[in-house]
Amino acid sequence: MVMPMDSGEMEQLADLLKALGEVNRLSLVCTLCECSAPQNAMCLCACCSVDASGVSRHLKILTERGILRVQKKGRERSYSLNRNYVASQLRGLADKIERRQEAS
Amino acid sequence: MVMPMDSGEMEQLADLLKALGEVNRLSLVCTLCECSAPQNAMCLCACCSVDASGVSRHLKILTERGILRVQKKGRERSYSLNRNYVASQLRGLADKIERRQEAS
DNA sequence: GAAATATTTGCACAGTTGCGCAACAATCAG
DNA sequence: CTGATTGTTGCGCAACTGTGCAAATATTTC
Repeated sequence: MVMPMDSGEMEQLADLLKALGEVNRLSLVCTLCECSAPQNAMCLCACCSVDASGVSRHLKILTERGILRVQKKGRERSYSLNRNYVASQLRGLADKIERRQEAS
Repeated sequence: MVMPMDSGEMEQLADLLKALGEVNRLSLVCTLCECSAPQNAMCLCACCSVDASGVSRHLKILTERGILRVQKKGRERSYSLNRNYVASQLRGLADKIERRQEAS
């Protein structure tokens, strides 16, 4: 059965979706999708039409929401996608949405 | 194989996620999840902390994004969730995200 | 230490968003 | 027609968002 959502969960899920709902951030995520190795910010700049400071801010938001993981390596930071978490959140919502209310 | 996304698709998906990424709109969607019959706007007002005009605007956005369907019946409008579309979009992204880049 | 590289932060600005209120439009019930 | 019900729209407003630029920080290299 699909669990009902309390307002805290709802807000958290909304925050996740909002973080993904911006083109440049979504581009960053999709770029990281296709990378098996973590990427640094400079390298990620290429995929979206924003300067380095903008990318830095987007990456920060994605990290705060648990979408990305960072690993500090010298003067670089390597970002990688938190695949399981993001995918499970999206699937959870998809399940909830698709499952029609069956007569109890 | 998961298809790469062109920038048009990316923007469209971002719009969908952005529409879902607002607490009151997500509440509306989740409320409609649990309804087997379409609901009118007045009835949907109950689930989120916004007045009727706000709900109307949120419903409009959700409808424009293809998340909801409307059916006009007399002076009421019945909203229902476009379950297949929304679920498939979310699953599509989840699949793309979860599938690690395998050595080709 | 000085210069180079990678990233973050403060600032200002334009644009967008969500909101309530009040007015409006459309439909129904008497 | 009158009045109630349902929903939308215009307006103004405060808050938030994404952005570039320039300056700051951190780390490496020479």
